[in-house]
Amino acid sequence: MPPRPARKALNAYHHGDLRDALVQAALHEVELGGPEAISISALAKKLGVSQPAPYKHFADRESLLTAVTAEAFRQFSAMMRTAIEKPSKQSKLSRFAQLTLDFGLRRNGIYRLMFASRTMACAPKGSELHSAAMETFELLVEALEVPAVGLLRERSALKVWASLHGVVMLAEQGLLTGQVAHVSREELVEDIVEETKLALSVAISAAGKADR
Amino acid sequence: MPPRPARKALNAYHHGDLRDALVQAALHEVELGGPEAISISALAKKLGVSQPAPYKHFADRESLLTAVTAEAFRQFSAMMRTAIEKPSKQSKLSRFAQLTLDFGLRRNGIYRLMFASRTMACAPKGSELHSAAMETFELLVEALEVPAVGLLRERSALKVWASLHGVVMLAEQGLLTGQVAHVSREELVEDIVEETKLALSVAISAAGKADR
DNA sequence: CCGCGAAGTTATATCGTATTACATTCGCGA
DNA sequence: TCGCGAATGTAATACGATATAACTTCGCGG
Repeated sequence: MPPRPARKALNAYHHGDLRDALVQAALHEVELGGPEAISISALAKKLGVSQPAPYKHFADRESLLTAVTAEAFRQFSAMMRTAIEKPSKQSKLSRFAQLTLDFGLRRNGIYRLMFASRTMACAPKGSELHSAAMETFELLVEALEVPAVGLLRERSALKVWASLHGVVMLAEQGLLTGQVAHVSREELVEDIVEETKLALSVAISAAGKADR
Repeated sequence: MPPRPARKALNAYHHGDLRDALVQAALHEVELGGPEAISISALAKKLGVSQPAPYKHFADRESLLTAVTAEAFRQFSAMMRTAIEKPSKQSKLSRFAQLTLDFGLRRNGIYRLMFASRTMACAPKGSELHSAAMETFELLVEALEVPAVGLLRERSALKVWASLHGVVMLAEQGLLTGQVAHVSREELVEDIVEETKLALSVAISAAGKADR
């Protein structure tokens, strides 16, 4: 479902695809300075249109942020899917985890927009945004590579996600660099991954025993 | 070390303790609307002083946010210390965890200011703010109630902290309420606590064996 | 070919931050 | 106790960002 046909520039007067250009430019800004770095007027100037032009495409600043967040989730999901499906020596979960950490630190403005902004917090349950986030969660569940055991799988996925998210956030906040610098982020993440796998296998074997 | 003598109102012209009043009022605003809800001019109006008055006490908005964050850490630490030291049936770690979850959800604006804002991310390593955060971390380490085993203890503390933080953030973002609503936040947290205790005891006994 | 709607424009209102210059009051030392 | 400087407040103002209103340009379907 291509949301927009991506028209070309029509002429000097009409930009042609301002909406998409705004989202892309905003994404770039967010990457550097976080969600609060987005300024409608600055974007308009950068794209060579008048200051109120963006309001033809987005009702307000918040609305633009929502669109940018959705795009960010699409990019994130695409990256993760590629990483998961590519054969590798590492487990899917491990790749997912390390890639999340990497994304969270390198593109931390965008990460914050996705997982720590009011934009997301205010997204209603059925919204495009919420669904996009849930799709990402599904990728993680998939990366767990365990047969369908319902609640157990979901619970494990939630715990890994929470842990990962926590590590990323704390690292971004500079709270992992204190006296604990000798524990590297990557080690910590790998640790979480292994612990999760262990806990899962134990739980699964226990469930199997209960079946008999 | 009382940072300020908390003077009383002197007269109609001088407020008397505007700095502190600003911090308190700001804290209240943040609690409702998050860090971005703070407006210098709104606070000034609410406190009945002229709009530029706050700038006598804080160089800029960011500076006020920093002070507010520091105050938030003080309150948080005080609450945690009380909770930890009070005797109870539950373990210290469990109380710490559940209280963190509760704080993170009830006063989520403040929580975000403390653990997910650029204010914190930009705090230099030796700053008052960074130290305050580290003190909070020390409380968690204390709550673990394990003898000094150095790296292991720190690593465990980091993992619990990250997990807890992750759960709070994801819950705030509405990402724990989807198809996984049957797993309550409290259960999840208790699960994390138990898992941590288990992992710790295993690791400690292993370390003890290695000593022999 | 005409007119409607989408997408831009200029002009303007409003608000929040921040600075500058000025006024008032506190408190301290002569 | 007088008076002076520092602290703390005010008024006036510049600036930048959001947002709206009213007007213009252009593609497209009848």
